[in-house]
Amino acid sequence: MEAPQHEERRTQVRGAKFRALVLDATIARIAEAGIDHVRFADVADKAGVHEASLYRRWKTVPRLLIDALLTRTQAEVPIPDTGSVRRDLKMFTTDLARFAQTPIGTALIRFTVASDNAPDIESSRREFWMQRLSAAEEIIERGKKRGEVDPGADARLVVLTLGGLIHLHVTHLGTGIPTTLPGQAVALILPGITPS
Amino acid sequence: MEAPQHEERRTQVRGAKFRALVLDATIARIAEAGIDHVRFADVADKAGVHEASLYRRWKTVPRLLIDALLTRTQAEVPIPDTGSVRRDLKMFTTDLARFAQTPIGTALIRFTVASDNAPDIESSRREFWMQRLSAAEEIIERGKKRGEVDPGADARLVVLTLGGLIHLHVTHLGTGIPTTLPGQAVALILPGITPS
DNA sequence: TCTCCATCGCAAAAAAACTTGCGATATGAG
DNA sequence: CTCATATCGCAAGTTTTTTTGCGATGGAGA
Repeated sequence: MEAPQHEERRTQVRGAKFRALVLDATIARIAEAGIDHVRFADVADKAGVHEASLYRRWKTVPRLLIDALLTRTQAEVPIPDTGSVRRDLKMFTTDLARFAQTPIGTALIRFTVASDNAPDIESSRREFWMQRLSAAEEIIERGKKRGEVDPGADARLVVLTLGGLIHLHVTHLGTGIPTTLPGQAVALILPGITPS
Repeated sequence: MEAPQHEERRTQVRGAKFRALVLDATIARIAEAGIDHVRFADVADKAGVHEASLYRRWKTVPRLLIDALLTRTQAEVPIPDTGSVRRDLKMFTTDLARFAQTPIGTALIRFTVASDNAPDIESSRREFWMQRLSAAEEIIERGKKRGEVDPGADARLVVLTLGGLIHLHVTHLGTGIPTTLPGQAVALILPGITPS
């Protein structure tokens, strides 16, 4: 029932190829078992690699997870630019919702929340999200230039509000995010940032 | 360096008293070491109780945590009723922010997000939050009756939005929540639910 | 008060997680 | 192409976590 899920390999693999192999196996393991059930032993088996090598290279499971998630999650949520703040925000929220509901997206959200004392992991997570949030703030900034948005509006607050909503839905409601939610959320917030 | 932190007890304790002792020790342990560093061994020592008893009664650490957090966290965030939706929402958000920043509040938020496959835990967590959120929706409903809020406004959406914002702040920004945030957040949302 | 029994402490043992020494081999530098 | 070296597989060992059998006891009910 737990047959090795890798093809037999005669030669030893190491370096970049080794890393890629392990990272892919990690992502696959996250997707199939959930981020809380990823163990070095499983990943090693799936990657056709030895467990001890994982201990040596990544030292701890959280380190492996953050490495895999961050390097395998580039630009999953694009920043739209349609010329309309409403459309942009709705698209952004919709894309975010879709990604948040994939196994990897859920894992990323859950993992980002899980506290961990290792400072390097903590900073990696923070940098990751700050980067994403700052990118999304661009939607608001463009709206300001077009006169669609009140210049005094807090771009970060808007992004955090929408992001937090999706976040809560995924983590607490568990059930799927209604397709109408992004539109409703944007409609709720938009009047608060339109020029008076 | 790790001296037993409990008073010596000659007699054996069990039943409700045993449970209370362990739950208190668990809360104390969460507060002092963070929810990720709570182990049966520590809690048992602090409670002056045997580790194996914890394994038998709660089986896993997450079960103990959810039990302790839920039974020791009653009505930490009151639902205000000042006659003004703006004031009510602001007070609610402020109280939520304050609680969210206590060690127990943070633990509760973080833990609620952490995935766990045990179905009973999952449902406990969901029920807990749904109960809190539903209570907060009352603020909006009262506003509708007073004509302050558009009857078509989605009370749950409002609550989820504010809650999600605080949630995100605690989990991602790590740093303290600015005292101005609750007011800003309410100001952002209010125009979206006022009668047109 | 007395008895019964579920619950607890204790200790031993099983399982899981993590570490380490050593020989082998990719891989990159010269 | 050849060599030096860091990285990997392997297996044995160590530590931490979880389980279990058994005797003891507190507490509920007769």
